[in-house]
Amino acid sequence: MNTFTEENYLKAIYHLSIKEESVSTNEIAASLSTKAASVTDMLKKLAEKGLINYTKYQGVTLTASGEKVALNIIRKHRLWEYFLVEKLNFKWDEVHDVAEELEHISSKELVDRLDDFMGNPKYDPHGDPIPDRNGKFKAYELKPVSTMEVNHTGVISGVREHSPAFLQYLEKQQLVIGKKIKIEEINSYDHSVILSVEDKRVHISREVANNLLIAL
Amino acid sequence: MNTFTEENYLKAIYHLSIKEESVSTNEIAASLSTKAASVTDMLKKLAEKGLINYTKYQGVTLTASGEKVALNIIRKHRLWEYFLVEKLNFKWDEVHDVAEELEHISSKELVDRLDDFMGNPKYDPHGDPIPDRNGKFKAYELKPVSTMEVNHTGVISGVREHSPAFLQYLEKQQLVIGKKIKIEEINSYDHSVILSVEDKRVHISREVANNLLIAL
DNA sequence: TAAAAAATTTAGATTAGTCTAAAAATTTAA
DNA sequence: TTAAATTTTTAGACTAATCTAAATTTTTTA
Ligand SMILES: [Mn+2]
Ligand SMILES: [Mn+2]
Ligand SMILES: [Mn+2]
Ligand SMILES: [Mn+2]
Repeated sequence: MNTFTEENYLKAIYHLSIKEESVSTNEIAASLSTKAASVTDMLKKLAEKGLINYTKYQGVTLTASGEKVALNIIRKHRLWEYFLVEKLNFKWDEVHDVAEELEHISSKELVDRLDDFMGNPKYDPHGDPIPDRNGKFKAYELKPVSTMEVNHTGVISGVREHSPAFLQYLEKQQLVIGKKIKIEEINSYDHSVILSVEDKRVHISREVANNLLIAL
Repeated sequence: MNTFTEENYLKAIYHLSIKEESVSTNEIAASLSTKAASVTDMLKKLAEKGLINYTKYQGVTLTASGEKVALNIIRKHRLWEYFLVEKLNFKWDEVHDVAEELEHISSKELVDRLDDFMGNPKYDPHGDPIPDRNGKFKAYELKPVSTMEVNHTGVISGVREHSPAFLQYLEKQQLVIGKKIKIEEINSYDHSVILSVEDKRVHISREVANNLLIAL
């Protein structure tokens, strides 16, 4: 149907489309660690196949059909991540690269049965929503810890960054999905935050507070 | 490490090596549904990488390193088949094609954890042995039903053919792995066999009797 | 044991995906 | 509002895997 590479392009365009209407060649190249010239070639091919809307020099958007393909890859990626964490005891920082491979396994039957086997989970280990077999999903409404005020509480429900380094750091501080936190102090000089998780006080930088998300 | 295609060649050579010492270009081409000219090219590459022993016009054998790669692919193939049948309720005739894709997922960690998750099974859904993480395995000692005599009994433990059509046929007759059978009659004209499984009499052709295997 | 047949390899193309370097278009900013 | 900077596309090449057709080697067989 679509090649491994085409699927990766569609997924990248989908993710980049969340921030802006139209996605540029250079952004795609950066996101896939490839060169702009290669991207241009692929954009022509994807447009040819009716998966993207592409006008020279104007950037691209996904067509309905392209979005459907992208969402299916994302569904598979997140379901496999859930499987790896919940059934095979992987840590949340170890699953992304394996899921990058597994997401390209084509069998629809496999994904749907896997989904059922796990009880049709709605969110992956990082708090990202898992599209159902029709591509429908509901994202949590989230805000970064950095926007909270002193004495407010919230439940950790997502992350804005998925690097193993960041996830490992969070885990070490017990700042994982589902934990309830309370803002104890905000340092007005560097915007770092002291919060409490399970009666322990943790001091996090502004950057961390920006990338750690709380359910509204 | 090795490409998807290289892995498929090594696996094909491994399977063909069971019947003969040295494997020919044409046999590989037939087994992979490709052309002899393509095979020759790939053999040069695999020899270059030290994965096969290849002398022009003389056929090939796997090196120790090539065999190790092949066994790892086979390990993954069979473990995934076991997973699909035991955990996701696939039928034994539905798993092969999906496993052909899954066997190329590279993560060693994934396979080993999957192995543990399922309790380190020794045989796949078709009775084929699953190599352990060191590539060691023990095949059942098997003989075809066609070599059995009247009134002898045995336990179905493997198949010589893996086509969905054959497997579906067997399933319909209740002739599945683990079932005990007894030879009731052998038709000396066409070598067809009447046997009993769980008090039911089943009439199978010589061809089926040849491809259905009993533990010694 | 020399033709004929079969198997295998080589030669030359093709396709997907990638790259660098150069050209063209767009955006920015003086 | 034109020149400079940036972005994007084109041109031309390369690699992996494949193919067909032709050449070569091995095997068969008469
Ligand atoms: Mn991921
Ligand atoms: Mn995730
Ligand atoms: Mn199989
Ligand atoms: Mn099998």
